[in-house]
Amino acid sequence: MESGSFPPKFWKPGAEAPGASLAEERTVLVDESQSTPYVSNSCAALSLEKQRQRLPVFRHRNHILYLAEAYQTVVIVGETGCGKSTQIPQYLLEAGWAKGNHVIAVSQPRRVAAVTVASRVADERGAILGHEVGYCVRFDDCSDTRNTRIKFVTDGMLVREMMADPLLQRYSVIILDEAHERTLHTDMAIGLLKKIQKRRPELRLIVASATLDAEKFRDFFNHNDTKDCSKDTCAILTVQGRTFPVEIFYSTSAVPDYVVTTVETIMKIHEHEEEGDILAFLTGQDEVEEALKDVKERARMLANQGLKVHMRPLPMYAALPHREQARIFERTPRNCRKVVLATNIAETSITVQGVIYVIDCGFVKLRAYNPHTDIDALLIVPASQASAQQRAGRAGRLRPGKAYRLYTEEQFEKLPRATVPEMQRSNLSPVVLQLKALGIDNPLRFSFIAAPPAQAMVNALELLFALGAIDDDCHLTEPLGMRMAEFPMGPMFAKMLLESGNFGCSEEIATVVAMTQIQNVFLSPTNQKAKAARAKRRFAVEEGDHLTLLNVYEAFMKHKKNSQWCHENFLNYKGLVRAVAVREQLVRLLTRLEVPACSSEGDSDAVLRCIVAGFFSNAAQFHYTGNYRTIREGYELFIHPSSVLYGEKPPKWVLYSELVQSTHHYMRDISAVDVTWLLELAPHYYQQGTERELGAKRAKLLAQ
DNA sequence: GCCAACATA
Repeated sequence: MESGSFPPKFWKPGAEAPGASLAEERTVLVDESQSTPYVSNSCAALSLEKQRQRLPVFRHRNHILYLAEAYQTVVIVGETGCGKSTQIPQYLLEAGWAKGNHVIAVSQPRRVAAVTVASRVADERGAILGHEVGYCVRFDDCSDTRNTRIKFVTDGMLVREMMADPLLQRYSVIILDEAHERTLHTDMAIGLLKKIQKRRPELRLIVASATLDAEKFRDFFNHNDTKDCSKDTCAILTVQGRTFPVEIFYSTSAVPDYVVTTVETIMKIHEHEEEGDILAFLTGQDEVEEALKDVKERARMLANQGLKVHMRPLPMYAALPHREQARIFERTPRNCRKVVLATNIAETSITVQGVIYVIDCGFVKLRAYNPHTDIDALLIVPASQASAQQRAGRAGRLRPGKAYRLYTEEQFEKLPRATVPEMQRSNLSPVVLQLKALGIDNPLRFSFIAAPPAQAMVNALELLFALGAIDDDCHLTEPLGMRMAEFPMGPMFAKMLLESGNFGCSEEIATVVAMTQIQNVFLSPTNQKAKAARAKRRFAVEEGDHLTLLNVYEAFMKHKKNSQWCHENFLNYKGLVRAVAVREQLVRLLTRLEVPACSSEGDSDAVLRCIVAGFFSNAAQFHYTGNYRTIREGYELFIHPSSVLYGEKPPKWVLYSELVQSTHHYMRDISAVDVTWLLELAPHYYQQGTERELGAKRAKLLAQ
């Protein structure tokens, strides 16, 4: 079928042909970090050296090396597929940047990317992973202090490393890959690296970013205060990608219900377009399941009518059991079209092979922190232009593709150019604690590339003060505050862990904390919801979710970490394995910080009291209206339906470790507590704080 | 009756 003839009425192609001024938007590549080492058979026949030379970035090799000599910072706009992530570190190595025991670091937002790119580079160099080329991510250090010259790390790990080596002396070059994603850790690293550059002018920084942010990064890292460009310390270089064009189709009118239209568009493509898999972006699990059900139904009808080409609709989202996630990677028979209905997980984290058609609903579900209420919300908001471009690019991997946007071109023009950086929509208490530990005494004056709301900073300082991590003068306390910063989790969890020795239950608390770090412990497959709920109830205890999680962990260990047992009990096996690793790490840390290893031997009050010691500020009281109220502000809170306390006799007082606003303010991970514990364990928080005193405290924090 | 996606010696 000819391009542009689909479907005659509903869609119109964009005004300009691909390759014109909008080429940048129309021609997008897949994320190279996700690509398999050997792209096609014809490539496999080539020597590794030839393959390397064929990459678009190769033409810029000398220029890149020149810029790295001449400028402290180089911003590389590397379109996906140009080979930047794998090649630039090697160019630098070959040019001698790793001499004298120096290391070239490449930092990625995601673990998988760090590991896969590292192994690709090791392959290219004929090296064993972990020797000359290695990686270091949480729970998995595959590097060698003496021999590793190129080290791939996650952004979080890079920030962590600064705690031990504040000037990152081991490194001669740091490459921040995918910097345009603007994760919390990337933004922290950006600000911290700017500070390091002042002390270490010889350190080189390479920021790999999308077009949109290049100038922002350049201006941020340019230490030249004069108008004389020859004194610039930062330069931009653009490297074209290698890709197939993706033709964009916009809706001709506003779409009232994008789930319905997604289904219709899938069916139209399936009936009228040539073979090729479809990837549709929706915002959440519910939408994916709803659309999936409709697509399946309509596919059955078509099959009954005798349509020869079959369809295999598949869901994809993070909470999906691993076995079902894996189905999107299975090959389909020749006359069968794969249709993947996915959340944003398919935008960066997972690449579905063989996608030719992309459907973009134009929305995304984001976490947004409200600094005025101090509450996180999960909101469905319009996606950004950058996000739309990334989604469309998912169609251009195999051959020229098509992207159907379920919004008009006018609507597209009005979308924000980029997603708001995570730093500006997060609770900052972990960030502030970590910055303090890294010697940033006044986080309000930290050189953020995008400053967060001042109120968010104030809230963070207030919480840290209430937990005893900072003192009246906003200085990190010794040893408590410093120790809290060592934990790879939020300050409330850290406080709870550090107190656990005093409550005689460090064993249990380590388990509870590890378990709360796992998402989707309990699985609930769409067709076995009731069965899954019954399985969950077998672990539930009246004390609430924290002790229920403790039960699950102990049962998992009792059954020798058996995956079949998890499957039978609707438990997330991979998550539990991760909980074991998290717990081991926490126990090591507790030992180092001399918190005694001890068990409360089944005394649940000890564990609950210890939870109060960390989470006292997250308390809520049952209200006669049938839900809960926060103590200070009186917000109306609800028990999340995933809690074991949901639908049970409501305890008078509860503590929660997470509060998320969606259709209501929902508390998740809840425990029943005794109100006297609150007064006893957090008197400074519950007995002294009149509104006036608190206001004064706030003002003092703001003045810092 | 609800569950974007990542990440931390």
